[in-house]
Amino acid sequence: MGATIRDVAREAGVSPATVSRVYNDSAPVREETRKRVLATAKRLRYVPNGTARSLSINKTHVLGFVLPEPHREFFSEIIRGIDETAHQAGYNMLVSSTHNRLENTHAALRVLRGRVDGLIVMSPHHEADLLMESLSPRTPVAFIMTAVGETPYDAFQVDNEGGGYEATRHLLEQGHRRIAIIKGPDDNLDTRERLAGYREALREAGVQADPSWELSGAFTRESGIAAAERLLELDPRPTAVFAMNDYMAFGALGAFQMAGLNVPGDVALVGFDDIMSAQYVNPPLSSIRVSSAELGRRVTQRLLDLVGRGSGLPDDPLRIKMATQLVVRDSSQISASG
Amino acid sequence: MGATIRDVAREAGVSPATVSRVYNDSAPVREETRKRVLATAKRLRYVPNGTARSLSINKTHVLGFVLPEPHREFFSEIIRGIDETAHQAGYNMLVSSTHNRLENTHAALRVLRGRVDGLIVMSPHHEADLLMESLSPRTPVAFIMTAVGETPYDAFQVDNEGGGYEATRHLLEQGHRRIAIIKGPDDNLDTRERLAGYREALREAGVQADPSWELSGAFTRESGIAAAERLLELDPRPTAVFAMNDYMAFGALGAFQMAGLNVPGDVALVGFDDIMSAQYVNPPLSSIRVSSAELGRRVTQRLLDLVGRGSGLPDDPLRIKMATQLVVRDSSQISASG
DNA sequence: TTTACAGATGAAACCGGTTTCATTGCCATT
DNA sequence: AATGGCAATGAAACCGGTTTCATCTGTAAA
Repeated sequence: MGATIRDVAREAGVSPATVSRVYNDSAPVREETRKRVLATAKRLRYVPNGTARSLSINKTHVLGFVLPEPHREFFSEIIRGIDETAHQAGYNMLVSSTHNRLENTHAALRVLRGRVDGLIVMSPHHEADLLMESLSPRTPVAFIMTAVGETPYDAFQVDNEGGGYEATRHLLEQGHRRIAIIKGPDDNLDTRERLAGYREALREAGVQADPSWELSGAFTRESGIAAAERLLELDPRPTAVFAMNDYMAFGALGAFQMAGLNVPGDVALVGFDDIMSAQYVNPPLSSIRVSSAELGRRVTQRLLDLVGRGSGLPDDPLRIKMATQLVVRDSSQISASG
Repeated sequence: MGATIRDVAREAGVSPATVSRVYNDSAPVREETRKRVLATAKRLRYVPNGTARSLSINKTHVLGFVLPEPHREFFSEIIRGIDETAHQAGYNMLVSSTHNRLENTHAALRVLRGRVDGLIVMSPHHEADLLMESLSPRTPVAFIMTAVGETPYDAFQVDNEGGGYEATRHLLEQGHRRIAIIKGPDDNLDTRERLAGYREALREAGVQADPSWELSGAFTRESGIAAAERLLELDPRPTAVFAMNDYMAFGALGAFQMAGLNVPGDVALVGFDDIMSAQYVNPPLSSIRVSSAELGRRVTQRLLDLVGRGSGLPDDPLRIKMATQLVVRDSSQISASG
């Protein structure tokens, strides 16, 4: 075993209380005593046990973060914002991934209970009220990109509908009328919202939406390829495609070029997320930028506020929508076609 | 306050011990009693306090991960491997970032002490023995990409020297003799090792290394641009460039093209890390692939072994070097030049 | 000189679980 | 009927910190 506070106290000829005071500056300690305690601690290689301390002061200085997968570029940008903000406030981050499985999410929440001062949950496939039973009423929670409905939790979302609208509107403005869309999984909140934006833009422009142009994907490059291949068989073929994320757009781009089509000459393409690679592909991909790091910062800031306030649920739950921004590059501009 | 085990015990008319047994299946409990306890717990919205449990059983089921930044693509691939493996074993991941600051690393290690069952530390700028004083001798530790010297800890590295050698060798084989290199920060372990590989390949080929062709960068796109601009002023100009990571290679690529040079016709280019974007840039970037996720998996597996064994330090510290793989794309093949 | 109060410290309770050990009751065996 | 053994449960100690409260000492104020 490592040395405990009692070992140090005994060896230094003081009480555990005094050792604690030395480590926390929580009360005056005679300079000579302090030195003796620290010397003894060093000799015994004593380091306070964080778990015991947490239990005692009922505070962990840890924020929990439950998300589908930690490594996707988009998520990892959010992590960056969270980490930055949490770190500044002296908090650490306990990350748990769920792979979009409801039971994993429940398990993760239960594991985190009592280990974290606050919780950030990203659950794009499952609604917040399904998770309530695994949430402690005492631990503040903020949701990201999750359907919170009327639940009394803070919610931070990307303005997916606005983004979908912007992307489609941009294609319409380029003169396109036959605009296909490559969707994510149908039960995904982002999918539903971006789709709504797409349809709204079409409706507003007086273009009839055609269900056969709404293809399902899985947010992966492969599913983008598959969707593009199905699009190639349509007659008439769409002249523009809006992919609900950049990975699928990359897949579609490759498939179109493989089939001898010119992008944007034969088919214009817009993605979503504006991940780093978007600017490097050929042609550079137009996309919808989301301030993910900023989202992470804001949600963390809010959570830290709640934690500091000591109240579990906010009096007045937030409903934040982060605006998106259209980034036009060559993949959607006929003028820049080659 | 949330309900505690004693609240549940009192309400259900049993002892805390019995409630504990119900939750842990650690001893037989009469079916009727079990039901009563669970019903009471549900009514009181009782959930066991993880911190208290950890303190009691002296196990947290958490692995700590200390790394420079959580969001870089390369790191996030490692996180993926760690997360995957840890998750399968029922462990969670406590992440702390240091931004390569020694004092942050010390702080992170101290915060994690007693909160984690095992520790993975990535500290490319600072050697392991500088960190020993903040490491508990009881908590197993594995280092990634850190100079461990003779310290008794497990070490997992990328075979940077081999990768640098491979990249340079490839350029030599394409007939290049004037091969420049864009380095990372000079105090970085990866930098030093990759540089050694580069020099070794040159030496072996009988090419005199020229210090003015070894440019310092910072692993960022911007530093790649700056380095390329300096290279453009050299006379004679190098015909090939090895950038120590892909971000810098992207920067250099842009700078070369901006200056009207053809890649690979006028100057061949090889990067390092093979991040996703490498295949999408124009021309696609040759790079050195590192099995980062695999690295994450292996280090985690080893750590879990140590944790399971209950011993702090390994009897026989590992020194693992993960092999790299050259991925040749158009940026370095004259035959494919356009 | 007595009083008052601040500084320094220790004893013990507490945080919320787990676990050992003892006790009780019941059934099977001899 | 006496004995042995197992199932079910509770009391209390324990994990390693923090904190309240009490005590003691020394010095400044009355």
